[in-house]
Amino acid sequence: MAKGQKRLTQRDVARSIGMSDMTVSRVLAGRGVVNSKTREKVLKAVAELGYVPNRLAGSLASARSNQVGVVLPSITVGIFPDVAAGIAAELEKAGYNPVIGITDYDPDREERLIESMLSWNAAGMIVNDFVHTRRAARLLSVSPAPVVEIMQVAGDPIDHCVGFNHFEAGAEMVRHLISRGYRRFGFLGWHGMEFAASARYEGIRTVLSQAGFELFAPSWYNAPPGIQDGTQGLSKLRAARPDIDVVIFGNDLMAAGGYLLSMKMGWQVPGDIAIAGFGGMEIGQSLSQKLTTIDFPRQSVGRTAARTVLNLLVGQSMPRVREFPFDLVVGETT
Amino acid sequence: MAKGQKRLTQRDVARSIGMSDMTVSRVLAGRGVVNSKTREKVLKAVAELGYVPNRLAGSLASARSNQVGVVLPSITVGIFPDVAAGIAAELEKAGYNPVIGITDYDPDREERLIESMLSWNAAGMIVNDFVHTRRAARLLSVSPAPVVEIMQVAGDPIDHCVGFNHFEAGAEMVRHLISRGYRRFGFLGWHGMEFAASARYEGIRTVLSQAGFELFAPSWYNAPPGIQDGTQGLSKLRAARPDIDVVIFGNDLMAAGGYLLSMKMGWQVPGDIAIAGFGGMEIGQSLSQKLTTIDFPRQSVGRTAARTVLNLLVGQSMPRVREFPFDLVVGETT
DNA sequence: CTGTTAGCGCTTTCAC
DNA sequence: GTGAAAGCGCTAACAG
Repeated sequence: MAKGQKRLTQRDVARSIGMSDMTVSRVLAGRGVVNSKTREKVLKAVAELGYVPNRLAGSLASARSNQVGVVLPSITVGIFPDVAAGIAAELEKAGYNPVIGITDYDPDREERLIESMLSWNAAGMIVNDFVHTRRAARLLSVSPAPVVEIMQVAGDPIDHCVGFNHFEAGAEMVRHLISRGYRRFGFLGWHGMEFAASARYEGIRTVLSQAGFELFAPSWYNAPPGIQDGTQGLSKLRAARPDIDVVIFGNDLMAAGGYLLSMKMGWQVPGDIAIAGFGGMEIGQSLSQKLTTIDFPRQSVGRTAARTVLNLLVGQSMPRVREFPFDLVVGETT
Repeated sequence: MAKGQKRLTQRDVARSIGMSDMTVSRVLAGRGVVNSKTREKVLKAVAELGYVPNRLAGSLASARSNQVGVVLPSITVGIFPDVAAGIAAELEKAGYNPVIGITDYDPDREERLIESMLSWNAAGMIVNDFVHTRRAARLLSVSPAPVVEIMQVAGDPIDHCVGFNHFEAGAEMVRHLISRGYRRFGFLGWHGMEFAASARYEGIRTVLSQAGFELFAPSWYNAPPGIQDGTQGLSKLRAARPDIDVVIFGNDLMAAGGYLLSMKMGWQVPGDIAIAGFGGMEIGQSLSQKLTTIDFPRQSVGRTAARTVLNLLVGQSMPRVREFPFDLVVGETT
C-alpha cells in the first residue's frame, strides 16, 4: 500500500494539463463557466491521477461545508436508528453528509460533540430534544449554522424543532384504554434522560388522574429497557398487584416482553391482562396478536429535520415548530 | 439568535489579552510550553468570549485530523447498530469522532462516501467487508489513512481487517444440528449484498453436502429480512415441505418470526420443527424458549476495529487479520 | 473563458 | 516562554 505518500493537489492536476489551478477548481466545484473541452481535459486528468480534492482547504476558503452534525443519545435504541436513517437518506440526496455523534444520554458528552462538530464548520446541526448544558445551548445559538432540535415540540427551540407531542401521545393512549373499559392501570418504563418518554408518562398520569383512575407505576429502569425488562417487570408487577387489568409499557420492546411472558404463563390477553406499548416497532406487529401502540413516523421525522436544515441553508424560511402527527394503532392486545 | 455573525478567531482571543495568536494556539493545542499564568489568562478569555477553534484551519495547517470515517451498509440492520456503537465508544475515549456513512448496500454510494471522507482528511477509515468498487478500493489503498475492513476475515484486506469467520459459523451451526439428529434441513435468508450472510450460507451448504444431507432453501429476500419475513417464510416452507425437521434462519429476527408462528400454529419446537438463527440478538433469548443461535461479539468487533485504527495512527503495528471467535448458543429450540 | 492576487484561520519553524 | 513569517490547498474577486 502507498500509505504515507504526498497528497496530490489541484495544482498538480493543473500542471499536468498546462492550466492554472483556478480552472481545475471551477470544473470540480461546478461554479463559473469553463470551456467544455477544457472541462473534459481536467476531468480526464483528475481521473487518471486519482486526485481527491482536499475539502478542508476548500471549505476553509469558501466558508461552506456539506457536513451536518447529528447528535443523538443512541443509534441502537428505540426510534433513533430509524430517525438517523431518515436524516442520512435525505441529506445524502442533497449532497450533504451526516456526522453522527452518540451521547449515550450524557449531557457533557453532548456538549463536547456539539463543540467538535461546530469546530469542523458543520453547515447545520440536528440535536435531540431541548435539554442541553448551558454551554451547549449557547454554542448552538451563537453558531451561524441552522439548528434543528428533534423529537419533541413542547418547548422553546433554540432555532427550529420537529417532533411529536409526546404528552398527547400518552394522553391518547389512556383515553383509548379508558374507552375500552379498563380501570386499574399499570405502567412500566423508564424516563431517566429520555425526556420524550417522560412527557408521555406525564400525559398518561394527567389523564388518568383527571378521570379519577389509579396508576400503579412501580419500577423504573435506569437504562433503555428491552424485551427482557418487560418480561421481568410484568412478572413482578403481577405478583404485587394481580388486580391490574392493563399495563402500559414505555416502549414496544418491553411490551413484547410482557406479551411473551403472558403467553408462557397462559394469561389471556386481553382478559387477564391487557398490554399496550409505544413506538410502532415491527416486533409489536409480529406477535401472534398485534400490539396496541402509538406509531411514530420515525423516518419522516428524520427526513423532515434534514429537509429543514437544507432549506434554511438556501435561505428558505421554515416554521420554527413542526409537529408530526402520530398514530394510535389499536391492536388485539387491548 | 445570532445566526450569521462573524466567527471569532484565535487572533480575537489573543488581542483581548494582549498576546499573539501563537500563544493561544499553544495553549489550546496543548503543544509546546506556556507560562501557567499566561495559560490561565488564555483559557479565561476563551471561555468568556465563547471562542470555538476552527479545526478546519487547524487540520489544514497541521495535516492532522481526529475524524475517522465509518462506512456501513446500515445502522438499523442486524449487528451493525452494535458494531457502530462499539466504534463510536472507543473512538470517543481517544478524543476521535466517527463520521458515519450509510451505503444502504449500494457500492456506488459506498464509493462516494469513501471519497467524501477522504476528502475531509479522515485520520482513518473503517469500512464493511472486502467488496468495494474498483475506484473505492484504489482510493482506500492510496490514502495515507489506515484502513480497517470489518466483519469478515476470509479475504485479502487492503490494509487491516477484523471480523468473524462466517463460513465456519455456518458450518458449526450445521454440525451442532447434525449431532442433534436432524436430517432434513431448511434455510431461509437473504444474501444479496450481505456477503457475511452468504459466507455463512456457504458454510451451511458445504457441511451439509459433505454429510450427504439435503438442504431446502426456497426463498430469498432482496432486503434485510425481519420478523415478519421469518413468519411468512416458514409458513410457506412448511406448506411446501412438511417433512423438513429443522429450519436455519439467516438472522435471529427471522428466527423469532418463525418461532412466533410455530407457537401460534401449535407446532412443537423442537419436535414438529426445530429453529436456529444467527446473531445472538436479544429477541432470540427473550422468547419462551431460548433460541439456538450463533452469537457474535458485536460491540467488541467495533471496539477492536477502532482500536486498530487508533494504534496504527500512533505507529504501533497491528496484525493484518484479526479474527474474533463467535459463540454457538445452544438454546431450547433445537 | 481563463489567469492573478489575496486570504480563509490555523500551525510550523525559527528567531529572540 | 513568546513572537514573526510562511504556508497548508483551496476559492473569491477581480482583471483581462
